[in-house]
Amino acid sequence: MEERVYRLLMAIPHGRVVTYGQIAACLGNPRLSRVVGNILHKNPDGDRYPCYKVVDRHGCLAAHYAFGGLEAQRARLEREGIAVEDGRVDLGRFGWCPPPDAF
DNA sequence: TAGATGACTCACA
DNA sequence: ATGTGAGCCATCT
Repeated sequence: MEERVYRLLMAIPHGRVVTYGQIAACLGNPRLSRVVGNILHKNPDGDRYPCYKVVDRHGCLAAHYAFGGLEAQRARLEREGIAVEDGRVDLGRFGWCPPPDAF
């Protein structure tokens, strides 16, 4: 399970973000959104996976981001060309729909 | 093995 | 629009 999340993270296209719900849905159960958050929180390899590309369903950046805070997350997102406004991103433009049957 | 936890989400006032 | 309360379920203790 955990591994599937990580693989999905690495499959996120450059310059795109995904929501917890989408990851959860891709895993087979939309209600796993919370679990997804848990896994990222306990992520042992913070610099290894693009966990900063994961936002909640409103596009809000993780409030409890563990690596450098919102600033660091925002910086990484913008570095990929993702506009971060008021602590959030425009899911309509930068959101990514994961392949439903992948992973 | 059982209980607690939470980077979520939804419904309702 | 904002705040509160309740489900959800893989991990961690």
